[in-house]
Amino acid sequence: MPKVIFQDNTEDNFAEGTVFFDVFKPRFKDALKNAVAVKVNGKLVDLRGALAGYGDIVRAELISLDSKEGIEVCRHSVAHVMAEAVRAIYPSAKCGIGPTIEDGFYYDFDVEKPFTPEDIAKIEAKMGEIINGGHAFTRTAVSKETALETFGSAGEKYKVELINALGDGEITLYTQSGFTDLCRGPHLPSTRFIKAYKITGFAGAYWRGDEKNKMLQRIYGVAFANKKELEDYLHRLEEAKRRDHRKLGKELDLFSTNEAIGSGLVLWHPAGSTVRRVIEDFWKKEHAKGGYDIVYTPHVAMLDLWKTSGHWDFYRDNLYSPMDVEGQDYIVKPMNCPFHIQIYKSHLRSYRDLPIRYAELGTVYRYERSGALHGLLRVRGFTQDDAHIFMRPDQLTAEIKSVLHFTLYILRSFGFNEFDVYLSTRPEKYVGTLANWEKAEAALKAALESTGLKYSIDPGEGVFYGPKIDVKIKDIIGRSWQCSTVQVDFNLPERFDVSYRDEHGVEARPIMLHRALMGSLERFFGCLVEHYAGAFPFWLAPVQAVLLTVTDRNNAYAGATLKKLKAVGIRAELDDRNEKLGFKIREAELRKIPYMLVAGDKEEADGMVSPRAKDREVKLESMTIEEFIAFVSKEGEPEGGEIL
RNA sequence: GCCGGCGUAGCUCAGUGGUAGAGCAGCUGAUUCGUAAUCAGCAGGUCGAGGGUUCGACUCCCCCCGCCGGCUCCA
Repeated sequence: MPKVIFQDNTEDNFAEGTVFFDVFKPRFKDALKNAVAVKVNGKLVDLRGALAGYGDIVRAELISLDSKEGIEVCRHSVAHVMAEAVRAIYPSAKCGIGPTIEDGFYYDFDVEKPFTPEDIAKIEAKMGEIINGGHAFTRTAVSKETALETFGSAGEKYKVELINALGDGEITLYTQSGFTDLCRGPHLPSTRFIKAYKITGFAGAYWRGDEKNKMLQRIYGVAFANKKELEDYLHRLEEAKRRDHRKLGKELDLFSTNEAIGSGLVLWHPAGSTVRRVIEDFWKKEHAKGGYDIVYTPHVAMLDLWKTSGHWDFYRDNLYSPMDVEGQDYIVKPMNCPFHIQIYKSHLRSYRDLPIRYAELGTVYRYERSGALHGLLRVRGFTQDDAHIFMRPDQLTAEIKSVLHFTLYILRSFGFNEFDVYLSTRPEKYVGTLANWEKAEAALKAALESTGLKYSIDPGEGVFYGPKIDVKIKDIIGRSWQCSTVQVDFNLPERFDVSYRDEHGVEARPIMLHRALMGSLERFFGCLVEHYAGAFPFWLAPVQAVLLTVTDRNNAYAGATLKKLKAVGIRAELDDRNEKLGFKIREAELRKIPYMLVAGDKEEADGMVSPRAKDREVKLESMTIEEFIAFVSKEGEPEGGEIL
């Protein structure tokens, strides 16, 4: 008789055949009402599973629907219901896989015709019917042979492929209302635990994620423990839509793309350009302080340069075709590194010169497949805030550390405070020596440790030429965007035969570091727009303050005041149109201008302005323009914190 | 690139084979106004491009371009 230790540390003995539901019943009658699974010795199993097979001492914990694990069980079960619904409507559909993902699940189907929005509505309705039926999910264990036979005879070729990939031993199947699917489980006791779900989308998806395979039809859905959470989720989606940089970019007249120009090529309008200029000025100032030399390099170069660098071989699919210049092939640059290397090589370098840090806001062009393009976040022409650091091996650790701290300082200056950090280690195919890889990985790791940030390791995800750190920034609603990257490179110094003279006068090979802090200005700007929902902080705002006259009697006074603002470098405008004040305020609010300065008869008489902060986030009394300038002066610079 | 959807005025969107519509923005005029929309009038369109079907195409078909949601990719 196994002994069961419950989550509250009480314990009791039960016969082996007892199912968990009955094990919990005497002590956890109320909790059982909302329980969807059991965690047995750390593993999730069905509530209707038996106690047998878990040893003499069994730790058992009820998993409720509203727990993280509980809702995952639910999502998986909804996926099965979806598969049942699809099969009920399209009997010839073949099922692929139906896993849970963040907030929901998807299921892939091989159907004769791709789904239409009408099909999806039908499927969702059918799911409702099934769920209302209150069907139990029942588990059966069969031999691999039986499973292959069952799915094989039903023509479920994808399931057969999945079963063949499984190890030997028994295969588990789950059935609800007559529909059986291959599944590890566990599942809900019954469909009546499905309280809130919604189909959120559908699209083609390659079988097993390989574009050589057939494209199946994928349906996405979400499920939550209750209606409220589903509504919250849908509300979050709305919020994300409201912040979409493509929508805001148009509304705030920040940037555009244009059919006549081509996909993925960005036009920066004056307002967006102003923000970019502020970013660039800040970037240049900080880099000068940080020991970087800022350089400029050409947009095209001879093809041979890219053959030497290896880009032509490795990334040819993403490079634009060569152009003929007096019989020589040139290509538009996909990278800045070869140019920086040539600058380095323009002199003989001494060990005393190192590290040498070349930074450039370098515009590069890469061919991205049309389907990959996305607003400013994925484009074909973009400006990297690139830098290449040439150093001695003994400088590696300190240099990586300083780069990483610099990165965090810059990102924090723009209001990003939460990051997801990844260390990508040696992939299967790599260049350079094992010893160098280990050294570089250790150096990256040490730098990460020194920041105190949490990070995860992506084993084997490094680039072929070296390990890297990627920093993804998290925006205000928790979505993360890859921007910063710090990469060690063992490849290019070899390929270009980069060298320096060491203290013995002997030729030595420097180590090279690539790094981008914002990644691309386009992407970073897109992230900023979404992060601030278009309401840039004062130091970044395209227009920082707008003067609003009440009547045209005030025009001269407001005009003189505008001059004072401009004289101290505040980006200010004057709205002296013959419109009502409320109208002007509304317009300034929609343009998300940080400060409105009302100049009416009263202010004019007192030599003041009446400031109104956007969204009235702070209440402000009338003040002189000099007082206002002093008031905003502290907002003129970003808050960056310390560079360590 | 692949699967699906979409493309009508500067913007947001109506318009299912028979003379292209609204609101906002724009222009003109009136209004001189106090913290998120003053009123009136006017103008604005090769309905994404090209081809086809038809007496007739914004509408149906083909092809191309662009955008959106995914898949794949992202040095």
